[in-house]
Amino acid sequence: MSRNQESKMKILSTASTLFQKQGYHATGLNQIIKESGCPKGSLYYYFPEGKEQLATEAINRTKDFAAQELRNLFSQHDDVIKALECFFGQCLSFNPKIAHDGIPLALISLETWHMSEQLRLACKNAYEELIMILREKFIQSNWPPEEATEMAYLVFSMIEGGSIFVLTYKSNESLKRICKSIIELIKLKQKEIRRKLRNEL
Amino acid sequence: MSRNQESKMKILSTASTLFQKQGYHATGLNQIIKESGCPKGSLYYYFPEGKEQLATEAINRTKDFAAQELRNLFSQHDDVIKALECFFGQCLSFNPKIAHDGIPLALISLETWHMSEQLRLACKNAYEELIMILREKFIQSNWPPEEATEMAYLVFSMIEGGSIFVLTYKSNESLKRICKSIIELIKLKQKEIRRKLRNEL
DNA sequence: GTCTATATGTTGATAGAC
DNA sequence: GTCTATCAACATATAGAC
Repeated sequence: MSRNQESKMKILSTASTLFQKQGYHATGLNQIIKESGCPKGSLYYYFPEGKEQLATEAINRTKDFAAQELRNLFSQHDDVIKALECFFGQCLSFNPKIAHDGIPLALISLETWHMSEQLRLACKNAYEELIMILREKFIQSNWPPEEATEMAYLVFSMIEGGSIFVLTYKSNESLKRICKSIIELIKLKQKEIRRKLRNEL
Repeated sequence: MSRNQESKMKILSTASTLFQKQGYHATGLNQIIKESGCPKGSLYYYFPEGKEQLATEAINRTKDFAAQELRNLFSQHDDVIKALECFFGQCLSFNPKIAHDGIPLALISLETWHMSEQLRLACKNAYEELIMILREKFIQSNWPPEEATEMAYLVFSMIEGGSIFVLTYKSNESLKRICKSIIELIKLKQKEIRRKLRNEL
């Protein structure tokens, strides 16, 4: 790989981190190039459409990274409940002071949905992919497609909402409670589903 | 009420709306005074500490407004499930294009938690008050305090997360699904709680 | 491809006349 | 209390030498 592509990757990874933590508007291009150590000229060379293009590619990068991690994590457990417990453990192991990987997209999505169709669609696309991964896991555990879809959306909305509390409270406590409740509720729901399945047989 | 206080209120209400929709960094003081119709001199007369003070008071205003509405809504139903169904109906009746009252705080909280302790605490305080209102409603419906706390956090995190989807997707569909699932899960949990209570008697 | 210098606009904030 | 003029600092973006 040429030296140029290395510069592009450096800019992109720095931008991803900063956009996730500080948001779109609070992150200046000057800060990005300064922290990446790359020359400013390179930024507009690799991202000629400027900030919006850079943010779009940063979102896609974040999505790819998260999707890969999620798939990898889920491949280690057959049962969806075990997989989610593992996933939640991962979420909770992050220190709120340094990591905010729980909400890689919430902030930039809330900031930009009304002003940039390009960024909104990038976020939407990212959410859809991540949710589908979880949905597939429910289906693998014999959940009916309809219930799998519903629960996947539910779990993701709780993670997003719970992550907001983590940062606002600067504490993991509420997310811990939330994850515990989710697992409990999923188990309740799974019992109901299996009972229904037995009755249908 | 003097004319001055009227100017202050006008600035504050305009600021609240803009901060909620566009966020903290995307909303300039110039835009606020322009849309409020008030003179710029008034802004620094009433909010001498500038943007941060204005945002803090805007958050508190939003919190008071939301808390009052929630209390009013909940007072109309004795049962917490009926109350929540009514609340969700209210949430879903908002058009995503014009209203974003579902997430009055998520955006500004995610934007500012790491850079302003004053704003973070204002958001935290707001969340706590709203969650306690819901918790009280669960307790009124004979939920044990521990379970009431857990479920209140859970419901709010789902609403926050679900609202992110509403805006990102520009559609109510996912929030509808989420609300439906929440109600269903609460009913399941309530059955379990009542069974436990009967066993203890 | 890299880097500097700069153009152009907007931000939050202030000073001072009225 | 109101309003104007203005500040310095920041933003995104560009032009052109090397």
